[in-house]
Amino acid sequence: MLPTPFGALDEKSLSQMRYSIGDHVFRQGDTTKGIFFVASGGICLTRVTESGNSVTIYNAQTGDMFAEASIYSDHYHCDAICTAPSEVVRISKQAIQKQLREDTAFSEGITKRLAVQVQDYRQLLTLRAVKSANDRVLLAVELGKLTGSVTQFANQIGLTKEACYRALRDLSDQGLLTKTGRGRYAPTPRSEDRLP
Amino acid sequence: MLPTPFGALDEKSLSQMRYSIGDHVFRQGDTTKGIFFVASGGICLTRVTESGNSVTIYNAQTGDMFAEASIYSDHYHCDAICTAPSEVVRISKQAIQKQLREDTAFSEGITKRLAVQVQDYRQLLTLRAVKSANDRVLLAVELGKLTGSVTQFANQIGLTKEACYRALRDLSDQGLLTKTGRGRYAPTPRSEDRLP
DNA sequence: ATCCGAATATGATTGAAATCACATGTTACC
DNA sequence: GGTAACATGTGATTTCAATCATATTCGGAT
Repeated sequence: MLPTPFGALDEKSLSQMRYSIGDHVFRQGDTTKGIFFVASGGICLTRVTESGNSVTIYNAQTGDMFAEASIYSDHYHCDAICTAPSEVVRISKQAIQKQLREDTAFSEGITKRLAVQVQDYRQLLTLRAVKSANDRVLLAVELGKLTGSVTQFANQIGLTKEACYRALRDLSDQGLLTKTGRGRYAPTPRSEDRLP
Repeated sequence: MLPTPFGALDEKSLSQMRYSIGDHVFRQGDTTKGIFFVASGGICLTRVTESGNSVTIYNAQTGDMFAEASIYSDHYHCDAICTAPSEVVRISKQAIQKQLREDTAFSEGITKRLAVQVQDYRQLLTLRAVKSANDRVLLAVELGKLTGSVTQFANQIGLTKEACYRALRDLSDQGLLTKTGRGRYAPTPRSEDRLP
């Protein structure tokens, strides 16, 4: 099921797609055809800067939506690349624009979603501002950013994978993180104040 | 005059305020009272992370709005600090919520603004992902981020002022930037292909 | 007019992350 | 089963921005 407020849309405005690892859902510069929902799998949004650097903008996992801002853009400004075998629902741009005009609740839902996205980006910026690799990795893990591979995680938080592995090891040694498996780390539960 | 779609609002929902350098318009954690428009001056939005680092989120100049996403938040999640003697218009949160329910065009305008803000944050993230100080500074200047002081600029793009000054000098030496005055730099106009 | 604080500017040193290099482990596919 | 591709993990070296230090200039306040 699609997240609010997209449940209000007609079935005809949706198209189910399948992607394999490495497939492009869309490319930077493509004309916008709609916004997307990840039914299962993972889609990574990356942008190539003028200098040729590649930046991960967003790592959409199962249940996430992406390219929401494209309703008001003529073309996508990043690449959407499949990182795991994925089922993706495309929601037609025309249908959204029609619904926006006709359905107040739908419109409000969209606005709220965008507001949340703004806050998410702010969080990411806050994270990126942490200079120390160890502090950054710790904060990122605590924020639940380490879902997929460490390589992806490293890219998302703006570190090399090597620096990331080292930070994960250091933090585990310090007891701030607990290694729960190969490439799996979780915050060590803090001893909470409890009533006696 | 307020930017679209805020012209539709009643005069009663606006309050004009004056701030001096260093004044707080609001603080991180304050309950949200509305969103703001900079009639003149400059307001800097900074956020303090758990580790005590301070991040510049946004540098609102004359004609800019800020705290737009606060419509859907109970409290502000950053500090708004005045960086130049400023006249600021506060737009009541209640009035906005009322208008959102009653006026479709207003609602659409708000949504569009948020979509643009999402893109702005993406741009900032892209900028922050550039590792080389020189490349980052060049890109930032080309994006028109160097409006106020170099110190502010440095903070906004995530570099120390020293690194920033050095990059500005290097880029000027390389001819990629032109020094137009003390603390003033502009991109050197590229030789465009012209019809013969 | 001058005193103070902040911004501009640059040089020297240092420290931490990037880079390079490489070993092992895992998965998927022919 | 073999192997290709990629993720995990760590060590050695280099690089480049942060930091420390310091001089100068500018603007505002007294």
